Amino acid sequence: MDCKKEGALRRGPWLEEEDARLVKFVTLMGEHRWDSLARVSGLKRNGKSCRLRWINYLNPSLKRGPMSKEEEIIIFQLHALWGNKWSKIARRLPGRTDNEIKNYWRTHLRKKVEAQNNDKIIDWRGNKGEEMLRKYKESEITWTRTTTREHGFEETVKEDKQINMESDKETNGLICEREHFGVMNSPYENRIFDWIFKTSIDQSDANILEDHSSSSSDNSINSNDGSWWFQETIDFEEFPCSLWS
DNA sequence: AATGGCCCCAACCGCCGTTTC
DNA sequence: AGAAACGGCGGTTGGGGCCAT
Repeated sequence: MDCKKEGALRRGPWLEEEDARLVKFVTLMGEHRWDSLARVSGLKRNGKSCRLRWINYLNPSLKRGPMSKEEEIIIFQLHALWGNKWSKIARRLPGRTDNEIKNYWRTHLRKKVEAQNNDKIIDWRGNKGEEMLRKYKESEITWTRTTTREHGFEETVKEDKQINMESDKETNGLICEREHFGVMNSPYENRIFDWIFKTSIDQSDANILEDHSSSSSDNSINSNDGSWWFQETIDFEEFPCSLWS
């Protein structure tokens, strides 16, 4: 691609000088037009690489250090709801990037989920593992109870999770159940389900779970259950999670 | 001390949607 | 309206560090 034309483009780990130069030019030019920024700055990197370096490493708003228990819980639960929607999950966690969350999930949480499921991935297609679901539900409720009020969603979380857990088997259909087992969707499946979701629901605050049901005609989850989890806010800064303040 | 295996994470890749011209 | 450029996303990889043997 660009590399062919600009054979001197660097790859691999960033040097300190490159970081310093990138920070300088992002400060000057802002966080957009990455290709031109890369060109103007004289960095031998493509725009994408610059953007990624900034977003995942240099951005001063990034939080450093290990994930807190609370963050872990949030990731765990949001992943159970949304699957591998890392950027979406990242928007709920200030100072954390999608890449970081993705890595964290792969190296930490996934193991926990699998361990919880008796060290085996459940074949959701075979629709087995009733007892696994029950176990997961139990542990899920425990998790929600540890969520602190500090985040401002303790009560709703607890209620919603219970409501959803009770109803997911019959209302949520395969995708939710699979995700609760920690089983990934393929990108194609995700897109198809996203599409179905978008076309079947015209309000952004619709409940995410009900659309996955093939028989969701009238057994949808109560719309006034206050399930903020399922409401993808347009602007995440509006999200009343105090982690962002 | 050497080394092989595993873990972690930064960086890259390919695809797709959006914006710009 | 359509092509090109840009930006964002999720998946994957490579290499450094750690640890057990």
